[in-house]
Amino acid sequence: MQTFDTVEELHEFVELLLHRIDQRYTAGRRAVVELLASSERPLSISDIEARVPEIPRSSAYRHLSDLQRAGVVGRIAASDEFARFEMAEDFLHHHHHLLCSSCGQVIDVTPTRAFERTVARMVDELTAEQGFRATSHALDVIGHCTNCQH
Amino acid sequence: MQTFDTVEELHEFVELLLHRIDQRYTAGRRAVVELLASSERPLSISDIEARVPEIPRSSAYRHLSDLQRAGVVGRIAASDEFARFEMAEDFLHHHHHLLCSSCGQVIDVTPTRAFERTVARMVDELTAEQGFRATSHALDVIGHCTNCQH
DNA sequence: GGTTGTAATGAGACTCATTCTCATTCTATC
DNA sequence: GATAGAATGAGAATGAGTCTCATTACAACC
Repeated sequence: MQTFDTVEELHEFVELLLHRIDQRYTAGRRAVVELLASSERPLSISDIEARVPEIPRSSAYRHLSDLQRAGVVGRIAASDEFARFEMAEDFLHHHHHLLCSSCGQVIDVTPTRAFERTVARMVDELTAEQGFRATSHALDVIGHCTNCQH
Repeated sequence: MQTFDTVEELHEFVELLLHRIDQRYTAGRRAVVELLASSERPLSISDIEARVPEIPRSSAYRHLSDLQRAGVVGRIAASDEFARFEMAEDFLHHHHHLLCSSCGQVIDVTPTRAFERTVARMVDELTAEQGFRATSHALDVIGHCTNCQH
């Protein structure tokens, strides 16, 4: 995992990752990265549009998919119909998601070290006999967030 | 979890669940249930269309969503853009998914009892401090299936 | 075994998140 | 600052999934 003391260090690393796939780090992409990096939770396209209205929808989608190709951003399928975007795990603590099935909100939760050791062991156990080669895992908890427990 | 000695017992239980939400168990719905119940893995709409071509797309979607409302069928978001459908957990052993990021295939894996006890404990741990009320969880392992490890 | 009210179905139109196109604008490099 | 290639914006196109509505099946009653 990467940690950054300043926003500039973050941008430098993003730029490196983009350069690796022959992409420039332009103002629009910067704006998207800055928004995602400063957000507590994964954002949908309309979240992004609301907070950075000067970026058109089609560009936002393209930026997100370029950043995803570069390994800067990750896309997650929530329980509603909208995709959410967040910084890739290299930029964040490894974490899991709580999906609210009432409002669609996605909440990040960071597991303890011990927790993750257990998950890793369990993933091995699950994949071993299938000859499946795991690259990552996602533990999603579905339920109702505080606001949605009437 | 329910277990069924005969297909008829399965159909009876499905019928009960549909009746609870004032729905009939018609031939089209039966065909969808029979297909899903006999499938090793979650199916996409095009899988379903390929195997039961006499059911039109719009009806298949409606059957699936009615069956989902009744608690007979579950919908899962795979790593590609297509939703997959499988029998709800009441009809299957509780299980998790291996998602192949090359071909999109979804493989079911059944965890051991001990495994699930651990997951349950971990889910509690994750949700406790958020005031989140968990109703279910999904542990997805992303990677490459045997066929896709060039 | 006909009638009648209601639910389910099929065909196709529609929606809307996402992707594509292409003309224009930016940017790196000389 | 000229040039070539890359990035962008606006809007068109795509396509999974949903909705509509006319038709068909079904259950309950006579």
